[in-house]
Amino acid sequence: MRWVRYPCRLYVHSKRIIMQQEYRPSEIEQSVQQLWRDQNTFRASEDLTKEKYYCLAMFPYPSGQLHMGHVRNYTIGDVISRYQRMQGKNVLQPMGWDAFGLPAENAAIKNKVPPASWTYDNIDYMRTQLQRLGLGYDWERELATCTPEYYRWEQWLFTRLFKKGLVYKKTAAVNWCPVDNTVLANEQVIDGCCWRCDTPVEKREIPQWFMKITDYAEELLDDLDQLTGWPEQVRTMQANWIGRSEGLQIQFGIADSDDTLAVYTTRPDTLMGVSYVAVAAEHPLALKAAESNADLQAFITECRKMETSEEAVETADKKGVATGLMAIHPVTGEQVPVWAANFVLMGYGTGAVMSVPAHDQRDYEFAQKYGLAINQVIEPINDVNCDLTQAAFTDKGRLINSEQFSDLSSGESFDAIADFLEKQDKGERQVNYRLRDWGVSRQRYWGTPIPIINCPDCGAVPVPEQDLPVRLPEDVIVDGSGSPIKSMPEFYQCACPQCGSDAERETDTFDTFFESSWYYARFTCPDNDKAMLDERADYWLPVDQYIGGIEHAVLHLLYARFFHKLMRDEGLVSGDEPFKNLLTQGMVLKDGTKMSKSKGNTVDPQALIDQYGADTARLFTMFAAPPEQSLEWSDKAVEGSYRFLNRLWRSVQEHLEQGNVVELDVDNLTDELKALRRQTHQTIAKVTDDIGRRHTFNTAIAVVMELMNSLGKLTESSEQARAVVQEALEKVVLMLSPITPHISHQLWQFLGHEDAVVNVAWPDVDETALVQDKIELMVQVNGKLRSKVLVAANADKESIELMALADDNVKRFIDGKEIRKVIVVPGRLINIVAAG
RNA sequence: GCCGGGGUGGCGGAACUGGUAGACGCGCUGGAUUCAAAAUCCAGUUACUUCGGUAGUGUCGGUUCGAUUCCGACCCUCGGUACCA
Repeated sequence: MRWVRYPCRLYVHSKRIIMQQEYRPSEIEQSVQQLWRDQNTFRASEDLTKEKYYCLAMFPYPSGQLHMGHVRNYTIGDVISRYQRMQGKNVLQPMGWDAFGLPAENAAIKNKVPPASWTYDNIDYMRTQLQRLGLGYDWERELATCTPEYYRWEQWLFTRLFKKGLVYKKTAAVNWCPVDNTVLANEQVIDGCCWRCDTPVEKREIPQWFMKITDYAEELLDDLDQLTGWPEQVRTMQANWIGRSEGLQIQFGIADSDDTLAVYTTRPDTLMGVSYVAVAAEHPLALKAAESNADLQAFITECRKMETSEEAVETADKKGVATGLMAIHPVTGEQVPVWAANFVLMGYGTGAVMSVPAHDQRDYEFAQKYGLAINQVIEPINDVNCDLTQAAFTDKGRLINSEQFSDLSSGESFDAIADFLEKQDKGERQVNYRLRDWGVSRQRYWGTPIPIINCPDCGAVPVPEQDLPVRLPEDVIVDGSGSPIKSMPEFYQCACPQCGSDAERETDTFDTFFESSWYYARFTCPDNDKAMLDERADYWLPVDQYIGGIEHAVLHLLYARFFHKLMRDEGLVSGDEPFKNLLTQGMVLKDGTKMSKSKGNTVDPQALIDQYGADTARLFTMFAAPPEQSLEWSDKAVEGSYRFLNRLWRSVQEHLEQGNVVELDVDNLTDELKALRRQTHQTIAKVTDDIGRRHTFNTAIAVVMELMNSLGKLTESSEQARAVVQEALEKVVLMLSPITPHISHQLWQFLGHEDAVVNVAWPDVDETALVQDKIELMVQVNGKLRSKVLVAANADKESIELMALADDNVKRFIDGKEIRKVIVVPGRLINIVAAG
């Protein structure tokens, strides 16, 4: 059905036609979406005359179908984009696909479909779902990260970084399933066993590529201060993740040996309390000692069964075995035992820690368990409780039992001990980061091939620029026994670019965080086949508003920030940070828990859209909760949103049925009309703030609903009443248009406008409509609400006090009491403090 | 374990800067309309109450004239924890 436009003066004549229109979302939505397509409404191009606004929601993994989390994420982005567009900005809102990843390989094994075709099919279906939601994307910029047109540029960047020395190879542990002969992701390890065959997983050390993100640790930390548009909690999490600390690296000698053992500590004040040193099971000293120590060898073997995740390591029972080696204390020269322990990791720091049971809770528990000495060297300064028979004392304090350092405070002792050790060449001050270099190698098929050629003579050689991209073969069979390209000579056999001799390509692929770390930049120029980025990146970047799940607070957002700095240092982008403002949305829950297939509590957005239309789906997800909180799904509340749109539709119809609307005469309104008009403009003010600044779409919708409720209660039916109603309805339609763009488009035309609502400016507040002569104040006695008084808006404090004290109900509560104080909060309340 | 959130009626949530706790919606109850139902519309809806009030925002304690809001301790729950994305 085609919708006809109804110019204002034709209301009376078109009355019958309008009366017959019922709200039919699917018809309206399809025709409006067609109009947007026909007019290229959301195509974005660089326009120096307008302020740009780049709004980006985290692109989805093409899992097969949209879930409610996507609906929420993309609706938030679309509402902000449409709002900014109405504010006159030149808006870019792109969409693409984070298309490499593990699920495609799992699906391939299960369904015997190559990951590529599975992925492309999913993309095709999910694209239609996004379009059906009415999201205003510039589809000409669509990209999928699994295409060589995309990944060739990250391969190119990687080779540049290789030449700069920002990537390197070292061995690192992976989860290994000895039965499936394959590397497992952490999520594929359930209770220490392979998720497919239930075999206990082993740790295996293999050579892998790393990016030197630690070279940027300091900048990544410092620049968090620039990110004032980010939630504080995300900045805090990133700062804690980077984990800068100042401490001492200390060298312990090993008795009867030339070996030394380096440890890092942030608490050198506790140095004199060291009662043992713990090393990782894989530490060279432990391995050497194990050659003549069966117990130790057994322990090392046992540690190999441990999972690699930090969570598993930290929550596992703390275990250890004495290596038989003795470490020499760098100050006293005394010998302390060296233990191998399962909570010390080889891949983190020096692989060894000094242990001070008296002043570290983990060391304390370990010492209790194995009967190791607990030597107190710090005593509390204040009245802090310190009972070493119960727990470690971990506060700072004053040093005791510490020879020449005794009586110093923890703070003073830092420098004293550091100076002492530095002079003796047994230690040095060091700034440490918790952040570790980014391991980017994956032993998987469905990812970007790492553009390196391993030559027996030249070593690792980057693929020359003219040979890029290294294409991933797509016509393969994935059977779960490892990556197919690892057994594909036509892929890996090649000639060394340097010496021409026979060589082999890397068959590992990149971590998929690699692709998602720079897509925001590629959206500015996705069609460039000559360069990674061009001058359009300068126009659009940084992203003005980035929107995505809180689960990405650390990893994805940190890697993307890192990539931005890498690209900046390559001269590809300007500016230090990629995302100016960040909105982290909460999850969509059902019955208080995350929706998942295994729990059988998923809601299919498609069914929702089919039944109620995209506008209802959008309205519900925006109304049910503020974006940062988790959203509890409710079928009933969806119906409520649908009912509201029906009420709105009918209100407009009923208004139009009453015929022509005269011009509004704002100076000659009755009190009732003035009040309604004031509410209209108060609503505009609040909705503007709620959408534009606070992003609390739920309260914006609530206040619009209140206005509609007031409209329904209007008793007057004069010509001016109709004019006030017309104004209110027009503003309501405009204010809702970012949220429910289809119905708003239609109603805007019903209300007599030629322009598509998507091109109309956001409404302004008429300040004169807000003026109020009387206001209501709350009256409290001793902080409890006792009455309300109506006072002139400009009344002075004294007259307000008098009025409050004269109030009958107030008198009842202050009768016979002494009035100590009267607090007047202008425009809000009066609190009378009475006693006796 | 560690880091970061959250906890308010029967339910989702509101209260933005320490100032009316429960806006708005759902549900429920009653009424109108209907032959009847659905839909729709109207009214009520934190609990207790001697109808004056009293209590109440996870628990316990503190600051304040006044605390959902600030501080301390604790409980529960969710996200992340470097190979899910």
